[in-house]
Amino acid sequence: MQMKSVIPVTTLEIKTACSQCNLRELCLPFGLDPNEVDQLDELVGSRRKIKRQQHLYRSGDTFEAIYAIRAGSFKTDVILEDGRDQVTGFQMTGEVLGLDGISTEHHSCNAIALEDSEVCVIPFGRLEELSRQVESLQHQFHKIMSREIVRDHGVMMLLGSMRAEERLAAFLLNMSQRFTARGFSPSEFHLRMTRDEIGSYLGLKLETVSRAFSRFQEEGLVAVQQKHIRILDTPGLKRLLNHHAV
Amino acid sequence: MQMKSVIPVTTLEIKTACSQCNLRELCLPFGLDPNEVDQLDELVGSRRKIKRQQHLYRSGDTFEAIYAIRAGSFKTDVILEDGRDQVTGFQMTGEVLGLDGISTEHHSCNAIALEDSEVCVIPFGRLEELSRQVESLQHQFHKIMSREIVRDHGVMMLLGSMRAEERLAAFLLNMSQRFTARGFSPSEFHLRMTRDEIGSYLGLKLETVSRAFSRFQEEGLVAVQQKHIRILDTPGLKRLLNHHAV
DNA sequence: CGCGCCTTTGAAGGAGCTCAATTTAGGTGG
DNA sequence: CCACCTAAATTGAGCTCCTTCAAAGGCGCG
Repeated sequence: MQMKSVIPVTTLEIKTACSQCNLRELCLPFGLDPNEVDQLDELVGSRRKIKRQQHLYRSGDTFEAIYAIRAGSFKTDVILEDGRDQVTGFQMTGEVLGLDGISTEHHSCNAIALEDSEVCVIPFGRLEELSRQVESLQHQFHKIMSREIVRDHGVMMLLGSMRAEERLAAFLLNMSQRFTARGFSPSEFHLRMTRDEIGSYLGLKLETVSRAFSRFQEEGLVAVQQKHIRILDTPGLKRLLNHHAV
Repeated sequence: MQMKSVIPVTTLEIKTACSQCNLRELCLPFGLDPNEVDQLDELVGSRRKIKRQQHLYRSGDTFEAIYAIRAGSFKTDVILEDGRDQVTGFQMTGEVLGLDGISTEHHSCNAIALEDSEVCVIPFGRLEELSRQVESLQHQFHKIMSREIVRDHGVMMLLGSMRAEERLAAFLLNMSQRFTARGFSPSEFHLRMTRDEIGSYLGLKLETVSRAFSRFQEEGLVAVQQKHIRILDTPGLKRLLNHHAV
């Protein structure tokens, strides 16, 4: 970051403040008035860059902070003693990582960058302190935790009662929606994760994921070129999900 | 409840207060000092009895309160438009229901009593208010939400990377542990849910669950008589989980 | 340009599902 | 209190979807 030396520190700090962050509608500052956002700014102690494939935290690490993704993306996974692992989620900009650590004061999963990324470090003690003073922050934080629970239920539904192609369709529609919320194209995007990681997340083997992609392509639902995805028939994908009448 | 008419009302109310509740170590009051528990008591507006098979809340209901289970047990499930449903959890005494509703102000799943049950109604607005004043309550509430997230990750692991018998073994060990925490026998208990509900939770068909139970019985791991379970070989069940070397 | 990693595709096998019949338990009313 | 009735559980047989094993092709990076 050579810029750092030529740009005045103040400018740089304003650029990275919550109040100036274009992710604030997706992140912790949502619903706060400008004055409150300034308070939150002070709380966000530091930022941390994580290179691709590196851990933001590991299962077992003592929990000290939660993290808001400023740039890049992550996966979280749980690893069993026998080596099996399960990807529990993919996180994009504006989303919050580390909530799993609150319950035991230790993280219970690994968070790994899928690309070079940057997070805002939010010391948890201070977040609790500030949410005792700022009602809207407290409420937004609770909403974020609750959203995580609802999301997890969706994944359980997916893993527990959908077939392979339905799972992948749901995954693609979910990615599309999240890219859209970030101002990107709903129909064309670049997946940061491998087929193996998608498979782990969806409870499928990588070959099954690959075959499902090929099938979607044959049927004209999507155009797939490795990690580059173009959705050609969104209604078609949605139909795949609900058409499984009992 | 014939006692109700002969015991003075005051006594009865003390009996149902958080401070007198033998579930407080498992529930929201955990970690609070006596004075703080009294404040929580005032917050717990009312109690509600739910008969077997009845809904505590439904998906879509506006969210107003969370619920602590005083007696009985529940399941939560998500239902897709095409009729498929997924049980997302079973809840026992001292556990909290309704956290899914915070994110959108509407519940996103159904909570159904598995037996005649009773819950403490905790109006959420007032809980947020009180947790702004009582640090330990705030922290305990955050831990409870986080625990739910961690639990869900465990279920995702189960659904995504375990085979049928491993899932059932994990389920039985989990039930055993939760019964133990409530002062019941670790090895002998009565399941409140049907094979179909267990199957939905574990991402299996009821026949598969039944067959796995029979298999465990043949192998001397458990004694099964319908819903009554006696665990004969806990280490054996645990071995089933981790012995799946890659 | 070559090497490693990721992806694709094929063929065979198996775990769990579907369909179906039987048994058992629990609740209800005579 | 017993007979009936319905819901839940068990068990069997065949089938399906996904996995496993294997090989080849493609992309990106040093």
